[in-house]
Amino acid sequence: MSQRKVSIKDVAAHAGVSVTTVSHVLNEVPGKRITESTRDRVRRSAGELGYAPSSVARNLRLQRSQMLAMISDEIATTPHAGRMILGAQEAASKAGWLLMLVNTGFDSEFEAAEIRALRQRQVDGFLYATMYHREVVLPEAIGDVPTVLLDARSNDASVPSVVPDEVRGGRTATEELIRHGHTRIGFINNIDDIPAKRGRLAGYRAALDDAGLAFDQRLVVDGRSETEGGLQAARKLLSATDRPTALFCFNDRMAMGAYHAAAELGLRIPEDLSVVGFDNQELIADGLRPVLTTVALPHYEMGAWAVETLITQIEGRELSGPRQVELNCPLVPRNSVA
Amino acid sequence: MSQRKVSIKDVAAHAGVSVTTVSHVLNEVPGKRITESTRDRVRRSAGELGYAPSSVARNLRLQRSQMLAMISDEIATTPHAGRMILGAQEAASKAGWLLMLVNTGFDSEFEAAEIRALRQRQVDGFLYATMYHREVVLPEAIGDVPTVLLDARSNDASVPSVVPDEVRGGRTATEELIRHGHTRIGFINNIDDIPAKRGRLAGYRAALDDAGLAFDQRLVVDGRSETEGGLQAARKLLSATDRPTALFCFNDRMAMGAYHAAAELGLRIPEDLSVVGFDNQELIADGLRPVLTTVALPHYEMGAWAVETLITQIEGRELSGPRQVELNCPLVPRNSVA
DNA sequence: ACAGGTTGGAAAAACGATTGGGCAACACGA
DNA sequence: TCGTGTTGCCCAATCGTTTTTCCAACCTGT
Repeated sequence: MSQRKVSIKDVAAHAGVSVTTVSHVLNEVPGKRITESTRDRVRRSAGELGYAPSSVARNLRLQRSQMLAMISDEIATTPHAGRMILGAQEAASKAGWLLMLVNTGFDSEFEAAEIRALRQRQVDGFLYATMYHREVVLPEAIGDVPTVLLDARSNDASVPSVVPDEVRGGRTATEELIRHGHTRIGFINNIDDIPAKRGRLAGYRAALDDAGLAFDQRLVVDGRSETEGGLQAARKLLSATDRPTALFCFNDRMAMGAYHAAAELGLRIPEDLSVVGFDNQELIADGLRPVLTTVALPHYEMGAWAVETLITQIEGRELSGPRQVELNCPLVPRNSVA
Repeated sequence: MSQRKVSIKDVAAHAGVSVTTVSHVLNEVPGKRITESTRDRVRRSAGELGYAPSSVARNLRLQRSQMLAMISDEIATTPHAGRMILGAQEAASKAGWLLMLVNTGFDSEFEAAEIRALRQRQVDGFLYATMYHREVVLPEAIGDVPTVLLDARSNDASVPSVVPDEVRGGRTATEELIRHGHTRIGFINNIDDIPAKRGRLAGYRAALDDAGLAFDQRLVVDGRSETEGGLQAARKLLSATDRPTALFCFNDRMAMGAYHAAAELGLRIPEDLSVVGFDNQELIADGLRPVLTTVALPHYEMGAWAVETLITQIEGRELSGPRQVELNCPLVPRNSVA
């Protein structure tokens, strides 16, 4: 390729005008009186020389970088995270922005150092993301740089945030089971006290209420949010007399545990037992037999929303919608419910 | 925080010296004669004012950015990808570099546009990554920007690349089964003609050879690299007379299918059938019962190697090792082999 | 012919760093 | 006292843009 990059000066020389004019023409600065013939000459020169303006120079002049950084605890290693990153990525790229990624690994000293490094590079805004929906406090180092929370919420209501609508998600899952005629529906919940746990339980209860079904405390069992936790909880629920005919599981991993329990007890899914998961981890949901009906987390949409919101905020435009949004978790029907 | 960022000028004024001196002191430029007392004054001023040099300005001056970009087809959505990104990330950050991420979604026009955008931003080097090990040709748009291939290999041997050692991985998996006394070992391979397919088969054969076991074509069955493909292939292998007592599966998803087949046929794992997977997808391997013995892809290490290699290349230092490396895939023993 | 308005474009100052060259001030030997 | 080094620091150019200000030339009406 070319030895030295072609700069605006080269274009100006080639077109026989000043750099000022080149800049005005190429940026289509409104209110500038430049004849069409000159404009044409400039554009042709730029094209012939393969001119591409240096963002570095522009950023220096404009004191901004058109760069966003996503700071996350450990996010890049989970499959959900991928969707979130992708959503953010594509939204950024669509708007002509670039997105950086930084993992902090829960090390707040390292986190602060990385944030400082990013601020040196004039990053215009931060996406502060967590691996799963939780409450956070923004690190000091962010200072006054615009920030949006992703899959997290802060007690400071002024910073925009986007999280899944856990309550509605729990309701959606439960309603799917009720719709199929189930009246004794077990709920295998997470043992950790996080928003997802509380929200999904609330949704579960709300759906039961709406259907006129009584809430039965014995039908909800907590477990560690892994296959093993689901397995144990399901064992307990399914070996009781008057066992539930359907299970709503906190996540797909736990649902996988429920499958194992059902197999142990000789229960067929979905004939003898219906199961609904949560998360839509395709690796699991499509791998189980029968394939697992579940509820999807809107990670892609959350990533996109966060970036769009962040950009409007940076550009000083007013945020139109609410600052703290909850996105819907849609049902993904497969074959584990009957 | 501060209203306007503090620049080198502010430090110079505060310390009563020129910006030149500040730059020299702070960058510890060798061969500059500046008294210790002046140095001290400068450093104290910088500290008091909370000065952080603007990378944008420095980059403009030095015509480089200390930024790397990872271009990948669809990588961010798979869990493997996460490890690869993390490895690259941490290596970059350790060396004081920043890493950008770009997904192209197999759209080569979009890819070219993104690459141009990144070059405008003076990105110093590219990591060209693929979701799974395959052969690629480098896009034109990259031009003469230093590049390293990640989980991919090009026919152009001059561009450094790092991929998993598929042959040795296949051998490792097979040897684990041989070590447990198995002599009839089925191999469920991928149906797509990719390096992983050929490599793992070669490893499988080599291990058999070394153990003095004859290769039996009927013991290897190809399938689509998903649960369903594994299920069907396993059905075929396991329902044959003189069925294999152990299965080496192309990946963990297919191994999951093999579990389903075993369950259908009433075969217990590992008592009646041993299974080894590939990929170490923890979602699956830890979710199955019994937990799945598998072979891990060295994604983290690959990411780190690629970044380190890219940086040494950019800095013009000579690459010490070979330019095209294959990293080992270690065995991750769990409970599916007996 | 001349004031006053419009048109089309250029000069130059930023933005915040790095760096080659230069220049006083002092020391020292002859 | 002069010449020659050495020390310690600063000037100014430079990277590639954007943007404010300014100006010459042309037009128009009287």
